[in-house]
Amino acid sequence: MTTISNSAVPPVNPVELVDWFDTSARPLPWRAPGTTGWGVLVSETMLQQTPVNRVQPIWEEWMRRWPRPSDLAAESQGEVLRAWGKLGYPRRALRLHQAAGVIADEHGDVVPSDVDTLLALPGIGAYTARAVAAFAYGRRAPVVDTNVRRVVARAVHGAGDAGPPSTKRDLADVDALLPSDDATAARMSAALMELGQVVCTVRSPACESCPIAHDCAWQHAGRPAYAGPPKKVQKFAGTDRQVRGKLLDVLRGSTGPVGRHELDAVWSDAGQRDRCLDSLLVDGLVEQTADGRFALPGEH
DNA sequence: AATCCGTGGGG
DNA sequence: TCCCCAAGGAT
Repeated sequence: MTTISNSAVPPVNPVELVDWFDTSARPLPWRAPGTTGWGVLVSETMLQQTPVNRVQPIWEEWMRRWPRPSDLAAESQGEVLRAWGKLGYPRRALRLHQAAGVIADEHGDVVPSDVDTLLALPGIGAYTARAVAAFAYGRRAPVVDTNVRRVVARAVHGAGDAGPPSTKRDLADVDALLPSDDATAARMSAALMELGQVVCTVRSPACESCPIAHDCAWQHAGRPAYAGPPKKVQKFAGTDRQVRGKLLDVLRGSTGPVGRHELDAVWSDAGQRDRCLDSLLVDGLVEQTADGRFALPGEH
């Protein structure tokens, strides 16, 4: 059988993509020249599963308040959770706070540029480690997020969308596309993400304005529909995730500890409510005071 | 590998 | 309205 991935000519031309990125990329604040590794790490963490427009104002505030890792590390967990606001998945804030402490104490208050060192930090996984290495330090690193997976699925494999993720295979796919030199590879990684976000979108891809449409395998195949296994959509209404969110929202909005009765008001199912409060305590997102009330951690 | 972890906007 | 999903990570 013929194998597309082993063809001699790369299916995606780095120069075309980078040129397009240089002229068309959105001027996001964390892309501004002079953004520190810390700024990039904060942005990448906030952007995990959270849209750009919601992240932007919070990121600006964080950079103003905590311009270095040690600044954040010196803050209480509760204050960090409050400043995280409603970005969602607040455990990210806790892990970023922990990572800031490690960076301050063990890395001279400078975010590491080495992928393996980054991977050792809490809350930093395969995506974020490589995004920091590439975007903050100009390293050649295959940055694979949901957008890049879709672009590769279409442009390289001719499929309508990416199948289930497989870190090893996904990394290899993108690694094969990147040119050898660090600067261009890093730029191309950013370009692949941008393309997936603004052009090669899930529902209505703007192929007419795509810089690589002419050598896109999906285009040449007649843009077939996605044929892989059905995507799993997580429920939210009625789940522990919703209840935890409501409980935490009460604590974020309160200046001091709150009694159990105030928390009782957010959810009628007492069993689920108690289970969720317990899990928040276990996760370190909530602490219980000596008199039995509840508060954000480190604020009483 | 599958599941859990928040939140809010758009189709 | 409901359903999908948006720069993932940890277990």
